[in-house]
Amino acid sequence: MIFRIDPTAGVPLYEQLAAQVRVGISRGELTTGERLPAARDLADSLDVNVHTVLKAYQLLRDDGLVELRRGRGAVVAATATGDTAALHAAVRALADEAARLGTSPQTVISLLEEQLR
Amino acid sequence: MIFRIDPTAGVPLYEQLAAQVRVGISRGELTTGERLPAARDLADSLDVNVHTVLKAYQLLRDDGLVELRRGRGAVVAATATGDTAALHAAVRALADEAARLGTSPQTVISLLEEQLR
DNA sequence: CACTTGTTCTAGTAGCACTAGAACAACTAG
DNA sequence: CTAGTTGTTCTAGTGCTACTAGAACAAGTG
Repeated sequence: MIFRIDPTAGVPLYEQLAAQVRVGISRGELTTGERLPAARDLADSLDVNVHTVLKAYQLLRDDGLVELRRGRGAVVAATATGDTAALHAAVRALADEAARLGTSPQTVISLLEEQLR
Repeated sequence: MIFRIDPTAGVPLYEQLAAQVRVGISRGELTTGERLPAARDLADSLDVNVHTVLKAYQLLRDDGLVELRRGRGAVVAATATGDTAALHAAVRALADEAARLGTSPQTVISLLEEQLR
């Protein structure tokens, strides 16, 4: 899996990393048992501090998405169950509808957050 | 319109305010020409600094959602056009699907953000 | 004219994100 | 068993953002 971060995004780097793993798992690009890069390696290749990567991994552990063990690294714990196809279709449908109406991304996201609450 | 903020939410107060106005407009609870509370008043009732409220209003102005004029205050500029019913239905459909699969809110939001990019 | 309300400016405080380095503990592989 | 890997924990420092506070000002309202 390829990780990309944008230091100017305004979103914390560790949040960006965690988000990419969440999306990867949901899309099936990351499967149960698969190993994420060692924190030190990933930090090096992204030119970021180790602690930043570790914070992302710990967020994912708190969500139950990965397991962390010394010597073994970060391993994907939960793979998306059920048909994620419907979920992704719903995501696409919403994005399409928003584009059709010209609704700003921020508004759409706020509406979704409100609904998920 | 009733405004609520949560200082412990981790999200900036001015973002919370702006988000509520965006949602209100999209839902038709705020209509074109309607006036938002004066920044000083809203700041008082929320026990927040005036500058915080004004920052929210300025964000909304940058999005073209409200107009700001001295002496008159913040007025809703653009009302949602087209059938927002379909948009809100799509939002509900996505939230339902996520709940059915047990997908975390953060994952759903990340998926949507990715799709909106 | 008095009043309302956004605009702009200065200034200070608190917390978070990120970096840096080090020592340590658990696990893996040879 | 030994050496290497990798997460865990701790301390510490820097920079930026959010928020607060107070004041003077400008444009519009009634």
